[in-house]
Amino acid sequence: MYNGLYDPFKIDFDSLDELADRISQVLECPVTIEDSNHRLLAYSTHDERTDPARIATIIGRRVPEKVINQLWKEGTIPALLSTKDPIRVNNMNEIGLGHRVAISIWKQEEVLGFIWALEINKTLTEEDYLLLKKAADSAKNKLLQLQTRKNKKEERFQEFFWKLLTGHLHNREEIIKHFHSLQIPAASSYSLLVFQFQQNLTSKEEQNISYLLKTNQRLKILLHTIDCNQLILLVSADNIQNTFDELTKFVDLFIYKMNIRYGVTKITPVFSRIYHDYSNITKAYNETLEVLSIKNQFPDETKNIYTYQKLGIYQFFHVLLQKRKNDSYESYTLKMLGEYDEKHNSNLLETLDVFLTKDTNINDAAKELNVHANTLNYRLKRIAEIGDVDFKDPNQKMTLYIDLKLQKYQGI
Amino acid sequence: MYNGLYDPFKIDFDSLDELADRISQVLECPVTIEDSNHRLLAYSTHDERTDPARIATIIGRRVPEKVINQLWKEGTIPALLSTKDPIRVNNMNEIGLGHRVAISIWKQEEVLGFIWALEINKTLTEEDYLLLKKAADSAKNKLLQLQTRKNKKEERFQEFFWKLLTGHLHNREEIIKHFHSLQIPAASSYSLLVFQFQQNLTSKEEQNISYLLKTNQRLKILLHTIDCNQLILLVSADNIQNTFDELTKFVDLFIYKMNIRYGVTKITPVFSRIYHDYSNITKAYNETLEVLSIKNQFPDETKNIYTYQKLGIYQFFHVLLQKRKNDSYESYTLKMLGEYDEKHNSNLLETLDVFLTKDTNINDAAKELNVHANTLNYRLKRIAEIGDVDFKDPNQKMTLYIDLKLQKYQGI
DNA sequence: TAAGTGTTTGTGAAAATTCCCAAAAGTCAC
DNA sequence: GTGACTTTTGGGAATTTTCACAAACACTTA
Repeated sequence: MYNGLYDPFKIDFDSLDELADRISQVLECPVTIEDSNHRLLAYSTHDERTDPARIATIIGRRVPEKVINQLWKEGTIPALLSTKDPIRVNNMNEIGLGHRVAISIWKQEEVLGFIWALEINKTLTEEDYLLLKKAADSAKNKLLQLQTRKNKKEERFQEFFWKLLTGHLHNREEIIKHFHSLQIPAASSYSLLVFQFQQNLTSKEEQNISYLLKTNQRLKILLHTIDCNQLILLVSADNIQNTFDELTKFVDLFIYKMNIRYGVTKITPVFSRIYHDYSNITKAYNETLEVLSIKNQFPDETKNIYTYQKLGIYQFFHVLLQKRKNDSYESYTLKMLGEYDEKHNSNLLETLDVFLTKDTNINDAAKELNVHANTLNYRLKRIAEIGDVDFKDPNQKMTLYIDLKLQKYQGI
Repeated sequence: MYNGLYDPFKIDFDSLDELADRISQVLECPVTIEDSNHRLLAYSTHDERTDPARIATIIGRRVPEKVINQLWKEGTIPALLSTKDPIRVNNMNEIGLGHRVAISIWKQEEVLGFIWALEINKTLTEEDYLLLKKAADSAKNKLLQLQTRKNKKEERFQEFFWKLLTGHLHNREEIIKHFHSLQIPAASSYSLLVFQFQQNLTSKEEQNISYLLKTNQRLKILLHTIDCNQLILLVSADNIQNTFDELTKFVDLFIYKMNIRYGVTKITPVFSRIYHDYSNITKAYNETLEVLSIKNQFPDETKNIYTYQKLGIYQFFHVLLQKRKNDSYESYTLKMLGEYDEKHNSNLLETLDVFLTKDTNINDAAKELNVHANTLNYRLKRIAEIGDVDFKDPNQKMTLYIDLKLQKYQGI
């Protein structure tokens, strides 16, 4: 039998597949090796016994997203990321996962990948655990080689993406050629996504993000890069029926996972409309940046808005402010209400704002303001008197709404 | 006794007052002479008997407006303007008018003024009527002299006003000096009014307008002029509490009278805000022209709006259209609804327009559309489905409203 | 301190709106 | 024409909104 000193993996393997077979042979069970993003790197073939999760992984060349999600929720992956010891996972029939043991492959403080051993006929012993640790150590070098190769490719991706974003590549065919040479399937329609974070992203966060993006199977992410506190994605929109909904779901999920898994909050997402021509990518980028800029100015009002189309009235914010300043216009109503508030320590302006924002629904607005509906009614009557407002006139209401929002962010 | 051949007024009078006294002497009753705008020109003094209307006329140096209005309604003035014969007016106690006889003074086909003879103790005979006609003839020359003097003054007014409007006079003190030299009381605050007519104004219409303005006693009109189909007024805003309301009443009344008295309809009125500095008069003029321009583009929507302040959202029309074109933006909702309308011969777009214009009031909108309220409800449900609209979201509603109006006048 | 004004909240009745259902009419493809 | 579908209309119940009134409280001014 093997002991702590003897290492059956201390040979030079030509490929990871060879190592996988060797581990499988030693431990007498099927083995798969994944990279840190749960992409399949190698799997043993000596043994035909397996389970549905493993089949799906091999077929798709990656671990299915629902399996990853489950392993996160249930604590396996967090455990693998925090210890160098093997972790046991029990049956999870709902996702087709049989008993297995996993171990992470480390390079200093970084996880490079995972080895999975399925316990089909046999339950691994403490001794097997030791062997697994040695196997992981042995896999390390092969993974490092892969990673440096990947990093070089990554650099070329980055350069290409930034050339696209900044409009340094005009010619359509040239762009397509670039896609091909980087072996990215050039989608015929795409959207640009930007996530704005609170602070500039650390390399640790970059890794986490990269992990989330790689393990995502909802959308095809063609390119991604990071710029200070912004994560920028180029996403394929091909073969998606309801692109808007899909993108919305994706960003919501991304934000949710960043929070749940890594505790990162306050991420502002935006995405462009669907473009078909890659020479428009700068336009798409500017579109997302404009939406971000407006969302930064009206965070509350545009909380649930991710696209330019949905900004509605806030699309006009800049030109409206410009016009108002040119005209040196002052809303009579807001002036009068402001003076009244000042004088009587009241808050008619806020009342009006909430009332209009709540679509002139008295109950909703009263709830928001924490007052009785009759109180709100009374205030509205006063507002109508003091500010000479007719709440039956949509033009007046719209103008007030706009002027209120303008005033709010005019720095007055 | 006098006969048809003898003319007691065939003497040279130094002044109209002398003529008035002479008529009074011959007819044995108090006499007043007015110009065509009912401004007092002369009155007899030999006789002290009189009635309240005459006293008021003499004190105010013009016939009170309510008397003029009554004489129009009751037919006296229209009669005087259509015949050269004397007209009898019976007692009208409610306006303090006793029995009297009036005759108009003619120069060819134009009325220059009126002579009024009060029947205090005596009723005028047919013979007296003949004498009155001779008196009117005699007054003609004196009135003509006055008129040419007035015309010259009028020309100086016109020139001054146009210099002001076009910004040829910058210096404030210089402007005030001009006002003084033309003997116009320079008000410390003013508004500029413009009435736009359907067609270019004929000289007959100009006369009518001039008459209406001169007989108006509601507002002090400092200057007025006509430019093609526009009547432009400079109005004093001094000593008026509620200027906006007063100006509104004035324009409504003016339009009403132009219709009732002269059958002129389709007059579009606008007026500027209150300015205090006469060097801003060009600004005021441009303001009115901009309002006119927008009113011409949105006649229905701005039917009851006369000022820039009240234009509300329509103030932004131009910049919004510009922005939409720059963005080459297309509203998803309007596009979908338009396609549906096209395909199914329906009118969801119109439905939506009316619904939003009627402040999302189902009953009002249904009435306007001549459909049952439930029909409208059904259509709104369809609109929400087809166009992906949430009628609880004020931002969406405002954006739709704006895009609808923009589309309407974009020539699409 | 008292009177007066402005504000908030509760109550309940009147008015309106929303909503559901069913019938009828119109439209379209086959 | 037939059948499936959409659209319009009406009735009436359920629900919500509106409105008037009263009591209580805060704040100001004489």
